[in-house]
Amino acid sequence: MGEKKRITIKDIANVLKISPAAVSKALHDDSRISAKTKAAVKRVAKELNYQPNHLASALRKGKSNLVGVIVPKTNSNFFSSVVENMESVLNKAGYNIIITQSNESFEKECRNIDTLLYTQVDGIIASMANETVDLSHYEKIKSKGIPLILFDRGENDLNVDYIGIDDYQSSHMIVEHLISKGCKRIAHIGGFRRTRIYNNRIRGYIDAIHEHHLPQDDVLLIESNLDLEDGRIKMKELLALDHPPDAVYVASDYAALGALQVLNEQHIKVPEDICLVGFGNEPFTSLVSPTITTVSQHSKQIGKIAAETFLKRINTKNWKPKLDKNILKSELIVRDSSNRDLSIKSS
Amino acid sequence: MGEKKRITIKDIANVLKISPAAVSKALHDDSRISAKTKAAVKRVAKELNYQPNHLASALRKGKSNLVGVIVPKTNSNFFSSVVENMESVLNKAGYNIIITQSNESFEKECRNIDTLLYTQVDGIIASMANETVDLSHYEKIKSKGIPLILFDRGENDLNVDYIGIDDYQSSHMIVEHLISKGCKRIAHIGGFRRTRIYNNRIRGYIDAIHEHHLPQDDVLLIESNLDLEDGRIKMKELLALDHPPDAVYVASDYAALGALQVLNEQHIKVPEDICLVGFGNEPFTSLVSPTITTVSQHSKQIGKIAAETFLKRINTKNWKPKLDKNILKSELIVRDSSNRDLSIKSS
DNA sequence: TTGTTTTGCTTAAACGTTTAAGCAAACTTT
DNA sequence: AAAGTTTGCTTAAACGTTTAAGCAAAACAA
Repeated sequence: MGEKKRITIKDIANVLKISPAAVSKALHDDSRISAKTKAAVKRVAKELNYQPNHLASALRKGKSNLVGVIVPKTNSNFFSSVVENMESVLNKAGYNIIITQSNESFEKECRNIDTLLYTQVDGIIASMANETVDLSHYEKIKSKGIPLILFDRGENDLNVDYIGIDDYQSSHMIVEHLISKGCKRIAHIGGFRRTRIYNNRIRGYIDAIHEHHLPQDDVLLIESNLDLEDGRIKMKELLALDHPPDAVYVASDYAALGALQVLNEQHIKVPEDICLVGFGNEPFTSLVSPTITTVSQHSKQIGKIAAETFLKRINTKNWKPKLDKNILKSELIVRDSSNRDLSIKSS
Repeated sequence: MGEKKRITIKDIANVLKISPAAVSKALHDDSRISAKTKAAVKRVAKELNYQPNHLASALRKGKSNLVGVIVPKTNSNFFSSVVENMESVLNKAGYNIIITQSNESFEKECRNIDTLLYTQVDGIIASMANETVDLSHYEKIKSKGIPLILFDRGENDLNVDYIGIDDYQSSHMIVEHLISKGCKRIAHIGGFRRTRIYNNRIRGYIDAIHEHHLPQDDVLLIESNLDLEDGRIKMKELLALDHPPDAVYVASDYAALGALQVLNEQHIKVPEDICLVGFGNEPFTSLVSPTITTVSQHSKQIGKIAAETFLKRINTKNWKPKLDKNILKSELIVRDSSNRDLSIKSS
């Protein structure tokens, strides 16, 4: 039971009375090895239950075939779906992934990057924590010369490949949807402006309001950390206004759910009295009552494209400075919370 | 911009005109290196921005300081919380984790194990896919001589450390809770008996029913795959009975939510007409209306203990065959769906 | 003084692969 | 038959680290 001896290519070589180099080449189907020897090597390898030592080959070849992934939270449908699709593309190309989570903490994100670099990953695919403003640790990755690809939460200052949805356009689309449903006073519970994606959503909201000649009222535009509890708080603020809105567009499904709870508790009819739209297409949006209109971020696409971009970078030796900025179109998923029948509009 | 030369201990050695071995020892605070040399080495290491090559040291030392983790789905609150706590314990001990997901597929689980072994992980912490019945690939881990720790979804046949909650006792507790609320005809939408944890929940249900001298009616015990849709289907079956139940205990929150949707749609009052209890304490159970009574599985504890068990195994050279079977007590979280006021019981 | 211990380093081998270079034998061409 | 090419392997070095063993010099003991 004690020491299980590792089987190495040397052991295979000894059995067949050939050199370890020949074994290595046979296992890699080198053209300079005879078919007979290849067959013999593979047979013995199987017999001895040989498992290649990844560390040794990675060390020798100077690449680990590992890709580091950093997400704010695995526990979100969006990110877990992104990762799943990333993984399937990368696995097919012979890469494995190491997933780390930053928990939206800048500190943790820095440590994750150090960990990944230390583990000698061949590249990093990341979505930035909300807290992150200092980009020096990301520069560290670039200075190492390994590919860095950002998705969803990116930064334009950092000159790297990026995959995400068009937040500006999504926001614009949501506002137009609400206008089409007869809403005239549309509020936005948004994220903090310093985060690029939330800033874009705010801009999309404002521009759409202007384009359709609706009055822009500053009290209708609120910044929030977008968690469920804050959604509740901000919704209550909106309801306490002298002139409350007839539609609320919330930049995250979680906060939208909080808002919906408040509306339900106060017996305000959704969508008849107030229309509600969330963002992200979290599964629960189709489970609550009424179901919440939201925006799908194409997590599968994002994961797939991020992985493919990494592979492209790795496989093109001449590091072209031209960057991939992949902006996907999002999809509006209309559900009950905004699906107002125009003929029986109340008040 | 082209080739960034890697800094190695040799470079540091050259600068200081000492041997690489001395540098290595200095960096590890070996007692046989003078304080002066140590300081100089560390200074130069910082100046050159030296990053140790993990692959090389792992190869030489025969350990990678990586722990493989296999979960059915990262996208569940339970598993992501387990992993988060596991990670924090392991990071402190100098280990990093590689997360893989089986998506409940036996196939994928096998490939995950191969991947992890190939990556030379020092141990594997896993929760088995529902599909898994053949355990030979887990035996492969054991035969490699590296620690294997199972959590939540384990198997008694496999002689390994295990951390989970006491499903039997949890089930028992739920039934007693429902009885205390005046329920007399308690149904159970359970998982498949071949999965150990679901079998235990079924046993706990049956035994509690018997102990309290309630009639055990076979039509009230249903096996299900426990997803939301099947929860709906099974709930409808129960409602179609000649003599429907006055309480339903569902072995998963997702299926419980499906059941709740059906009850709401059919305007059956919960908890007044039927009490409902789920399992797992998924976040949405506190978000829907009415909120769902459920059981918390102590994901934090499980993650922490699993990690600590791994460290114990790694650090005790003399592989003691005595196994850790850590069975935690679960916690009943009583919410509206079962919180019936006994004085105004209907019918 | 001489012998012993401690200190502070060096040398060299090892971890398991990969791969450039080399070389004999077999085959092909002229 | 001589020269060249191809085939099929071997040798040896390398990847960057760790570590056992060795050895001078310094410090200490008698």
